[in-house]
Amino acid sequence: MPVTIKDIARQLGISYATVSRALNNKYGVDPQTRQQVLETAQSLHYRRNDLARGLVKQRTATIGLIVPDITNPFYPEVARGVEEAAHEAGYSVFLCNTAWEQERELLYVRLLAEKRVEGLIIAPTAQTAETIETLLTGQIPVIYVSDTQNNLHSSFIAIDNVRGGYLATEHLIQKGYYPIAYLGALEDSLTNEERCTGYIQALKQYNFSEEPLLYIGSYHSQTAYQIMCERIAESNVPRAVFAVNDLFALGAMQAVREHGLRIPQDVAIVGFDDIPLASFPEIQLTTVAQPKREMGQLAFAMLQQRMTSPTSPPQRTLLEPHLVIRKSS
Amino acid sequence: MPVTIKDIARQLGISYATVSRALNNKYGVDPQTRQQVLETAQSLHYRRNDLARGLVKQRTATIGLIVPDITNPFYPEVARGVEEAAHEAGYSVFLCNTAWEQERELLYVRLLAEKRVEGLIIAPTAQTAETIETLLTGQIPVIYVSDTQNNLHSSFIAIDNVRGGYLATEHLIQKGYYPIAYLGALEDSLTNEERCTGYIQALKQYNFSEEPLLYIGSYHSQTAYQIMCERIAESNVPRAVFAVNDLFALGAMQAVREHGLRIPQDVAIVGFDDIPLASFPEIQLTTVAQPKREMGQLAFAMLQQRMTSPTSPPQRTLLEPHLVIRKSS
DNA sequence: AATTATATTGTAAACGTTTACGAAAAACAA
DNA sequence: TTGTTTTTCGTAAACGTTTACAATATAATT
Repeated sequence: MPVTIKDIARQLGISYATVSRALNNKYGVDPQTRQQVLETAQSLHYRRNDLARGLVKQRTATIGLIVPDITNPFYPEVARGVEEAAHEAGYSVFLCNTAWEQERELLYVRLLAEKRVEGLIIAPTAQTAETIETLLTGQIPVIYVSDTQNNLHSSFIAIDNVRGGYLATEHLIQKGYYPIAYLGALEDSLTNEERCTGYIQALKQYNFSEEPLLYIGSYHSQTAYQIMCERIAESNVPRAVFAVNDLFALGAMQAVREHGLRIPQDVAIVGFDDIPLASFPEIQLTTVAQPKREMGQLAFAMLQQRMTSPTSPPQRTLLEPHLVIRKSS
Repeated sequence: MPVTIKDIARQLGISYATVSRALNNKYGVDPQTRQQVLETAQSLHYRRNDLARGLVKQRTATIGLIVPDITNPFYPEVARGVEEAAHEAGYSVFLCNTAWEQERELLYVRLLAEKRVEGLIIAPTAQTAETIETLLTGQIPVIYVSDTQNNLHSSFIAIDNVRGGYLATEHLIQKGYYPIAYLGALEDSLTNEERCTGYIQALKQYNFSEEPLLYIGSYHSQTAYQIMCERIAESNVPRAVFAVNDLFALGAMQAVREHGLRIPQDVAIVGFDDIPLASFPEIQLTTVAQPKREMGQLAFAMLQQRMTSPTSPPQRTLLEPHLVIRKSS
């Protein structure tokens, strides 16, 4: 029912090939007919059908971006980075949210592949690269962001999570806090694992022989809060906690403060990500910063590189983390 | 280059129509051939081309969602709502960020129309419905979310912003705070205008004859902070401020606290939206709550209704706002 | 005026599906 | 057996573009 290129052609009594040429202002069409085409296109409210166009051109100028949780301020930030760079380069982006469900992540990969996106940027929920790669069989280039995927043949851009975890923990150690707990999430998230590894490394490095204190829950917004509440209830509160991300840190903060304990006098807290709120006056969360927006931009740049020359070797960028010390520690 | 339905047909020595039927498990294909088709599809890593499919079926099972700022925690929340509902109904969603630029909003509308999305949900940056409607000429149903667009023939779901502004201001008045400033953004945002109207109405209602105190800046993340800093610098601080949204309120809070003033003893603050952080212990922001997730879900439900019966009259839902009183006032 | 070069247009195939319609084959009934 | 119904499959058109190639019209050259 919508108006097509043929309607314009019919109205003007010319062939639709000419209309197509005029619309894409190609070389070799009379300026006058072009003008006419443009005008009647306007008056008929013509809107090009990108499905048809994509089909013949074998291009969609579209990429997919898959994130685990758009509600975590970290991701919108990198999303904006990606989106800006993509837009700059004439691409539009499909943004998908997996809600930390692996199954959904794979579903979206399939879906986006079927929509013929030209590239994919994924902030994975878990170690799922293997599955994704076999799913795509190299048809569509992928960049993993904020996760190394431990995978030798995939491209990624991420921060050195192990080092970040190490820095955070070292800082707490040097401040003299003890014991230090690690507040994290499901083990199948590589990010979580790595940060935890950094934590353990630091403990080892500074000769703490005791077992590391691992508080592990699901990646739900309330988990950190609940876990800390439980610990407080059983008056089993660690002197400091290093949280896998700022949202967890804030959850812990909330629990601690609601129970009348003070930060950092009673409990010190450090997070990871440096979301905008971390610097807020009454929060002042010490945290490991990530250049979120830039990571997004870079991810797109890397993807573009792989889209234009798919045979080039995978690129792997590991950024150096940077500890921002504030009042919470 | 990617494998098509014909490759499967060729390999099995059958026609590609049969392959199509098998793949879409339609009635009337031998179970055995179907099995074979499925198997070779798998082994060849076949992936259906949704461009071609959409072209012939005249359906894409895709909608567009346009928001002004994915970085403002309000929007991810409604985005999740629509995404969930859409996913439930078998639709995928294109999420686009306009960065509060009207031009970009229109660009995305065009782009999405060209991609043949079946519906559009827009959280508009301004009073742009008129333009959008003429752009789309009724080809694609649109639901405006969180903004009434003042427009008699468009569908929307929003909160009663005037009433919300009124409630917030009334609350501050009844607490005895005076003077009360309104901290808002560009005037071409209807949301902003309406909340401001509510503010003024409340002042009138309670017989404040003075001019309303309007602090207006751009929709940038730092504006609220800067405006308040200036006021403080010139020691011209209002007793209370009602901010157009929680992000602005937080910016004001930050400025106030950084200058050693206390909330609410020196300056009372109320916001709008009730983003997750508003309830945080050391923030405790009084605010006008919006059912964000639900608004998203409802928006999709409304859209679906309009997609299935495009001739039905536009739907207009105005939700009742609800004041959440916390310690900031 | 005839010839050649150039600018403009039309024809038709292609992109990868779905699907109406008819043909063939298989199953059933007589 | 033959006829009839049912199941399975193939042919071809359609979706709305782009584009190589051929055809025509126009302009330039001699």
